[in-house]
Amino acid sequence: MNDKKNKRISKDEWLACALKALESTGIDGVRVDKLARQLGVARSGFYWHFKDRKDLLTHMLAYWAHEYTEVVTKNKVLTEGPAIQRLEKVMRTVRDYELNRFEAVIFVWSQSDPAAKKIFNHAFKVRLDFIRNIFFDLGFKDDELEMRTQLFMGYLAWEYTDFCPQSKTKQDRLLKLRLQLLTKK
Amino acid sequence: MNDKKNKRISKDEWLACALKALESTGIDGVRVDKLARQLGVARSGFYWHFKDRKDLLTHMLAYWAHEYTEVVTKNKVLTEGPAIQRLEKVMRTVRDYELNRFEAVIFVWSQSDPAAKKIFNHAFKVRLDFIRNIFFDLGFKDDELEMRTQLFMGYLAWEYTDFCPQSKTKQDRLLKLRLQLLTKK
DNA sequence: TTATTACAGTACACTTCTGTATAGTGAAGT
DNA sequence: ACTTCACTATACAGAAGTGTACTGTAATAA
Repeated sequence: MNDKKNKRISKDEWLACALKALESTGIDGVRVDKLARQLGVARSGFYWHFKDRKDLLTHMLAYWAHEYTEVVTKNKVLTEGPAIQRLEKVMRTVRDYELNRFEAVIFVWSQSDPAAKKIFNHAFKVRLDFIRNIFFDLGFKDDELEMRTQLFMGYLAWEYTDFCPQSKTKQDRLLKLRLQLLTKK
Repeated sequence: MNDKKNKRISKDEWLACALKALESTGIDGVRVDKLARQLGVARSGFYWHFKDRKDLLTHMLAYWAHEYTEVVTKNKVLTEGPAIQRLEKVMRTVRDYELNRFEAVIFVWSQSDPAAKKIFNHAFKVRLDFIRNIFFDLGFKDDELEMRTQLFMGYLAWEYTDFCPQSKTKQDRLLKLRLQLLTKK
C-alpha cells in the first residue's frame, strides 16, 4: 500500500505538498510531520532540503509571488492588444489557472506574519497597478478609475471561493456580462 | 502591572478575547493558554465556562452567525424603502460595523472544519439571497440579476481587507460611484 | 570499484498546548 | 455566621510538533 521501499522526495515535492496543505488548511495546517506522513517518509529528509519550517514558509511565499508574475508577464495577450480584451483575458486566466486559490489563506497568514504581510502587500499592489492600467487605457480617470479597479480586484480575489457554484456555460455568460458592466461608460 | 489579585473573567470576556484572536491570527491562533495569558489569568477558569476548546469554537461560530442576522434584520432601513437606498445602507452598515471582518478567517477555517463549513455556507447563502432580492427589486432578472449580486457580494466580502487604504471622504465618493455602476441599466 | 550525493530511518530532548484534578477565595445571599 | 456561587491558582499527565544527532543506503560519477 505505502510503497515503503526507498521512496525519495525532492525539494519540489515537499514544496508542492506544503502548498496543497496551505490551500486546504491554511498556514497552520502546514506541519513538517504531517507533510512527511502524507508523503510516506520520515521527517529527516525535510531538514536536508530546508533549514527549518520557517525556511519552507519563505519558499512557499516566494513560489506564490513568482507564480503570479510568471503567468501574467509571460502572456503577451495580457500586456498587448485592446484593453477590453486584456481585461477579459485576465479574468479567464485567473480562473483557468486558479491564480487566486491562495488569496484568502495568504491574507490570513499575513495578518500574523510580517514576512508574509510584506510579500502579500507588494504582490497586491503590483496586481492593482496592472489592472488600473487597463482601466486607464479604457479611458477611465480619477475616482471612476479607482472605483472600477477596486471593484474588479475585490471580486476577483473572492471569486475562487466558489461561493456560487454553477455550470461552465453559465460562468461564461456571467463573465461576459461582468465585463460589459465594468467597462460600461 | 498585572493586577494579579482576584481578577475575574466572565464567559463573554473569554469569547470576546477569542474573537479578537480569531480576527487577527486566524482560528489556529485561538489557543486557550494564549487567551488566558492575554487576560492575565490561569486557564482553569476557561474550563468552567466551556467544556473544551471545541466548545469555544462552536460559540464563536454561533456569535458570528448571529451578529450578522442581528444587525441586518433589526435594521428597518435594510428591509424597507426604495431598493437603491437599501443597497447603499447595506454597503455602509457592513463598513461601519465591520460586519465582514471575520469573512476571510472563517472561510479559511471552514476549509478544514465541517462544522464551520456548514455555518459559513448557510450564512453566505442567506446574505446572497438578501442581496439578490434587492437587485430583483431594482428590476434585474436572470443572468443580469445573478451577475450583479455576485459582483456585489464578492467585492463586499473582500473590501474589509482594506487593500486600498484611503481617506473617509474618498471612500465615500467611491461608494457612491460603485452604487451607481452596480445599479446602472 | 570506490567515493560522493541525496536522500531515508530511528532516537532523543525540548516546547507548546490540552484537559483534569484538587484546593483556595472574595462576594453575595440566607 | 454560614453556605453557595463563580470563579482562581497550581500541578500533573499526555499529545503533538520541532529541531538535532547519528546511522544507513541506492544511485550516480569518477
